[in-house]
Amino acid sequence: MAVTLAEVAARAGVSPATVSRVLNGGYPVAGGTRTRVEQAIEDLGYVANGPARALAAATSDLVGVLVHDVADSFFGILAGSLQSALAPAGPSDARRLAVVCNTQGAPEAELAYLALLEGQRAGGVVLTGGAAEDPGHTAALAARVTRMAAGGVPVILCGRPPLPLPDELPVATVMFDDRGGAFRLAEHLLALGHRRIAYIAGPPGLSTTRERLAGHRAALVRHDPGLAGICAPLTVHAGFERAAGYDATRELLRRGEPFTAVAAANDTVATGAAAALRDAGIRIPEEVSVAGFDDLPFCVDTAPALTTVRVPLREAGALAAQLVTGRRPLPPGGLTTLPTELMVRGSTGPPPAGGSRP
Amino acid sequence: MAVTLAEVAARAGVSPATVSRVLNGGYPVAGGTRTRVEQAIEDLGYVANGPARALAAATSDLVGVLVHDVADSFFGILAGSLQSALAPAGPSDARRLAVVCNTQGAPEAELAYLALLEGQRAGGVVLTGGAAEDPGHTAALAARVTRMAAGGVPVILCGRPPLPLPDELPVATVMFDDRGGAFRLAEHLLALGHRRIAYIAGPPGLSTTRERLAGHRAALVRHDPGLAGICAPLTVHAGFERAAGYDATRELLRRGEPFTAVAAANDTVATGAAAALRDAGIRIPEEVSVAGFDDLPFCVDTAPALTTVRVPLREAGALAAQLVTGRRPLPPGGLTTLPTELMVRGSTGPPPAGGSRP
DNA sequence: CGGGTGATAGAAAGCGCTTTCTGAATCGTG
DNA sequence: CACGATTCAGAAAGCGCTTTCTATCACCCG
Repeated sequence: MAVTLAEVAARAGVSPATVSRVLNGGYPVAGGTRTRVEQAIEDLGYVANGPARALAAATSDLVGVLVHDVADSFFGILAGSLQSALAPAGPSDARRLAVVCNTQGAPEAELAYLALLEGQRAGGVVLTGGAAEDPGHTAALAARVTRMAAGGVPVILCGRPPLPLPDELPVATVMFDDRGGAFRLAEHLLALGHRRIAYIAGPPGLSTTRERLAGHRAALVRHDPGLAGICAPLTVHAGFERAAGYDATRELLRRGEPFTAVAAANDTVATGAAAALRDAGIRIPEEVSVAGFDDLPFCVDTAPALTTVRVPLREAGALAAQLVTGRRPLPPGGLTTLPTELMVRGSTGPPPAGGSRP
Repeated sequence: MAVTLAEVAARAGVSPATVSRVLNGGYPVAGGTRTRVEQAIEDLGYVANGPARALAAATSDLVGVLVHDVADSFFGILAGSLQSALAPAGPSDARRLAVVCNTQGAPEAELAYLALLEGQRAGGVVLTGGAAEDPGHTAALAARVTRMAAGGVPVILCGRPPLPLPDELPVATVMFDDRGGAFRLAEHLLALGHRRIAYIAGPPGLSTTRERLAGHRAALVRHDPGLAGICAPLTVHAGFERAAGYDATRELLRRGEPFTAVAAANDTVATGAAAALRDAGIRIPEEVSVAGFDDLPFCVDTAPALTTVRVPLREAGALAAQLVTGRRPLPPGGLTTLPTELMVRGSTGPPPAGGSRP
């Protein structure tokens, strides 16, 4: 059917071993021989049989990418830049393939896909998205990651905290400074004069949720130790979807506790919050300021444009790709924290002079 | 290292062949034996070695998904629902893995990734996104697809026209009624009273561009045969990014040809157009109406909410997954056209009474 | 000028599965 | 009750690579 390595070898007048060696390098092959083999490969249009190679080498060209859901822009951008960075010189010289798996953040799904990827002898794995902070899951995940990494498979944790693992393993973590971003965002709101700041946090038990909330609270406390207490009843947990932000905001409104600003766990939730406020006849930012997190592309086009915290997703994806392919050495200590940046736009402004409306 | 099939066989007291048969079915295995094997698999936590299986069976569990760019919501949603639908009963029983490849719509990239996927013995391929309508590329693509399909690999074309291929091949096409959608959108604008309608088309030579433009024009012509001529100077081609829409609109404005509405090739371009209009001090929709295409999630949150045409991306992804896995038989004729739906929102309204502003 | 010493290339043994091809029971039936 | 038909399980031959291990040259130095 397809051209095999043996055919290439025959045409070049060498042994299969030699062809394998020019293909994989790491072994001396004389210039003339190499040229002849390359010519034969070219002539025959040889493309390696991935499974055969993976079986023999016990490692494949597959790179597993676990995301909550690629349909979500956050993960789409991350996965997209990662995939593109896997073939830095363009698709024509691509070799590693990205296997993307939607886990919805569910621990069992992560474990299941990791098992599958291990079965596929994936040459690397990138785990993205906030992690469930459940000891049982963390242990199970750590065990699985240890196994894979011990087998020489690089594992990159991206946007989630490091796992408790032995140091020598090829595991690296790329984090976002979520805490710092949330801190600066809250500072921004405080500087504008807001004191009753509602916060729509992500699902409880998720690392991202905790980090962002922690940064937010830290800023409140720093400004005024009593503020966190005042704002506590204005803090709710919700999912990461727009509808969750909408519902959470309605709930907040229903409670009757006044607030002049609402910060959300991410941009999507923030748009839901903004919609709920609008539907309640509340003007943004004149009556209530709204802020998101992530700086997804749509933020500049909402009405008004959303103040948010930029998370360097493209950079993270590209970095993860370099780390997982070994094109960039794993940093000592294994942890890289990427900076986040406050993006002030139209959805935040000073609180109304006459007091809060809701 | 990992548990092998032979170990499972030993534990169950059967031959490897038998284990393979209970794993793959299609061959009678007595109830008792099957139970014993399943128990052994469970006990040992056996996970099949993908490459070995793929090598022996000459087909892998990989499904190639070619997209222009997963970072783009259009493709992210398509790929996301496709990936999720690959494991209908949840990730724990997933078997097929989605390999997503960003091609940027480039013909060479599509060919390169297809070669790679063929080398990986992919068990199916889904080609999404508008296709370059270049005869050379179409022929090369058709050749490659024929080869793969002839080898029993289902190929699904999604959102692009069918390829000229023999009928018996396992190839199916899932199209969107782009033309109909564009037609109805233009009708909507015409019904509102617009006559000078600008159109920011996609890149020339792309099937999607042609279809949408054709539908748009057909509506103009149907309404008034002279209208297409009037609007011709108001039609420009641009890329699919927001910036392209912004620039194209500025260019349109600079030309001085008045218009009261602008329809864009997609939502992203439309937001760029809207931004350019806003920056020029033009009110939407009071002075100029704006419409997009695709109905990406952010459409409801722009200012004003974007009138657009809904493209059933999730449905298409799920359908493609079913077709490519053989869970749903390929339709006779191979072509399925999914309906599109006009979504009227705030960005379109009647043209200004006093004539057009630009 | 002979035996180390590198530098290259080939032979061959798998990697862990699938899948014929056989073989041995078990069954139904005249 | 004997014989072919049927059902189930095992033996073994690969699938197309990688990778030791081995073999062959050329050299080079004493």
